[in-house]
Amino acid sequence: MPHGAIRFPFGKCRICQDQATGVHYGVATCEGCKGFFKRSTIRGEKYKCFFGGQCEITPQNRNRCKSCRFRICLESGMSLEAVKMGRIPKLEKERALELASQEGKQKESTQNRKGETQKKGGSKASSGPQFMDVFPTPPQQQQQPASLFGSLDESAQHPSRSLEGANTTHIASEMYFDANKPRMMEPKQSISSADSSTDSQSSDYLGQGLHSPEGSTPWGHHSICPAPNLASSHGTSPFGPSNFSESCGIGQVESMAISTDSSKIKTELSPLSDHCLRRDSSPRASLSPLKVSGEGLRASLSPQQVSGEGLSPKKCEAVSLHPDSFFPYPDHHQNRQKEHNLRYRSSMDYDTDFNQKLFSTSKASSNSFDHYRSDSCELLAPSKSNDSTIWDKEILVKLQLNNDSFKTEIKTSDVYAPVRNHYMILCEVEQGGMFNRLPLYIQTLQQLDVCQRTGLLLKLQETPTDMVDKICGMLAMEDRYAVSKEGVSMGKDSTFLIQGTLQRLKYSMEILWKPIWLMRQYIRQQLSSSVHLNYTGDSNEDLKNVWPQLMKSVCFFNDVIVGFSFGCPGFKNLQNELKEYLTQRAYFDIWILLMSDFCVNSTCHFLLPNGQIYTNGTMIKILKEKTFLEIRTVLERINKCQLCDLEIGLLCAILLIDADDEKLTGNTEMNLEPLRALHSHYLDILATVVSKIHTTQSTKRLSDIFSLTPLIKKLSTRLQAQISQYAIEQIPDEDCLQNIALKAQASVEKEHVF
DNA sequence: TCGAAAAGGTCATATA
DNA sequence: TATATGACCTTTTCGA
Repeated sequence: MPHGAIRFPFGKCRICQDQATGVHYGVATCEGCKGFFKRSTIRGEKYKCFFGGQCEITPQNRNRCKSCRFRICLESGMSLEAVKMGRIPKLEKERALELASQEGKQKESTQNRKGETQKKGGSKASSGPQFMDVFPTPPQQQQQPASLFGSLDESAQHPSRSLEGANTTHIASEMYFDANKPRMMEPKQSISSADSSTDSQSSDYLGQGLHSPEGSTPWGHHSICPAPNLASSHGTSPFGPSNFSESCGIGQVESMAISTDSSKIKTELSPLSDHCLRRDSSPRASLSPLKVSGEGLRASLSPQQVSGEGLSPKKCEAVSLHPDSFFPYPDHHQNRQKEHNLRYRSSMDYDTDFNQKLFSTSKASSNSFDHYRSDSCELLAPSKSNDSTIWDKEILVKLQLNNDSFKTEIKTSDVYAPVRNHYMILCEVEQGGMFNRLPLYIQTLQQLDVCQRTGLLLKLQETPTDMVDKICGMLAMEDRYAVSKEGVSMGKDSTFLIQGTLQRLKYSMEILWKPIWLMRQYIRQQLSSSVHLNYTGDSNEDLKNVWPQLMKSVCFFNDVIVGFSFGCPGFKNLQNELKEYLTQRAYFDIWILLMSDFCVNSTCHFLLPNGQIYTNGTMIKILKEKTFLEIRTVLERINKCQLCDLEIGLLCAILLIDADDEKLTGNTEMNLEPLRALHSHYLDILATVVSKIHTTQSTKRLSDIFSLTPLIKKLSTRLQAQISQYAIEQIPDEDCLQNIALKAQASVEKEHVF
């Protein structure tokens, strides 16, 4: 084309929104999509989508899913038969140029007006809707038929026709393509309505009181779920101090309060930085600072201890640990803890100062640990790097996420003080255990969520309505991405959507990982400790104690899983019944994924939150050999995939919100569309994360990950069925628990006979 | 016949 | 090392 000649304004590529270079095979596309369509057609290739068949194709991800790219090509009307050679008729070209020119002027004046308004107002509040005006919605989201130059013109079907009669406004908006222009998803729901809906749902949920908590356990409702009943027997439990259920409640929130303080995460405690258990040889494995309270926490393992040579297998059956060790309490909670211990001291040898002991021992043994790194065992030492969290800098850079973007200027203690008080009050008023407090716990999570992202301090005195208004206002002003993308209507991703979700997921995953991280520390600590330990779990007498502990652990894991679920962006906007069902269903799915790290050299270290560690022998007695072998196989398969913490967390989320379930699809009252959209969104995020973290073999890695899901689901179902056999229909007092233990024992003996 | 526009070809680069 | 991608180039087609 001669210099100065005016080229037809083709706008954006109908397939991927990149800049279109012309009309190729009947549709305005970029060079890439043109070439892709040609190659695909000539070779007659057949593609398959691994992400649900609804991938959005962008210039960044267009090579990720050939199937959806080709599908969109066809849907847009690309065809070898639609070829139109030669010049675009003069009249047609003139009209198009004129429209483009008008649109350019309109945009300019609109932007000027906006600039003036912003200067006058000087408020950030106007950034939301106006942002949307400036950047037109891509045609795919407008659900309009594909066309040659614009979404609505008939030229797609009839390329030789003129543009006359086409939708002027739309074509005009598509005439120019600005490569630097950010692409925004237009919220299908207004900000206020979306959030109001969320909160009204939440209110309903909260209003349901006890209905939801019990339902959120793998045992379903309370009639057959020992955990809630156990929790509600708080204070009179035969298992000693009532602080266990308390620890589930307060401790969880406290752990969040600490883990979500980004400054502390980086400088004091990095629960998510623990790559040392990963079987991965990727660079992530070298990133792990473990600093606790300013002192380096370094567990110490000798090679013999690590490989198990220094420990009798029997001795590894079970080790006791106080639950506090998983939740660093503030002083006032420790005082409360001590009070409870005095009142309810039981035969369980709890140590309220365990944390201090743990950390001081760690400190003392740090030297030997620093130098040790074993290839023979996965319980590896963390490195000295200071930059690691699960979201270590390297990953953040790859994901283009800014680690500092959620930092708040408000002192963390100020932000979380109300939450602590909240729980103090709850504990004073009612000692009903975690399950009775779950609705308020969920509410607190939601408050925390806002605190983390906006620095907004929500006061307890505020009425729920005030709170809702404030949340909506803050979200509208400061988190337009999350608001516009996280609504029920979300379904199509974009770079912003993925990044926004990841940012928020970051905090949710800290809830998930922190207790697990502390457990890991404990395992290392115990394996490396020279102090004499009382091991239990092998004899029949010991086995009696296993059941109470197992039931307590239900409460703990349920707490972790519910916290994680509600932190997953998009989850809390789902139907209440759906949320309840999903958290219940995902219990073992997530448990299996969390436990995968503890399967070392064919030995599974099953951890309970009170510090009990059961290895193969005990677990076979509890779960029967067939189930145990299946668990081990699945855990080994998971480990083989060498997933990083982030991938494990995403997989947890994906299993949580999976809509592919007979009970769900068979229930016509449930609206599964938002769930499917959310699931598809998370799949896309996982694909993005995998492709960015594993620059090579990402497709294979994804395929490996997806091959895990049916295995995990199958095992999860088996575990649920098996555990349900031990159903209890009354509040378990001491006698009842003895009966349970006897029942379990009898079951084991019966199996041995056969 | 000119020249705009699309198809087809080429090859450096990215990815598996 | 093989294959896919896409920017750029050449060839072909067709309106003016």
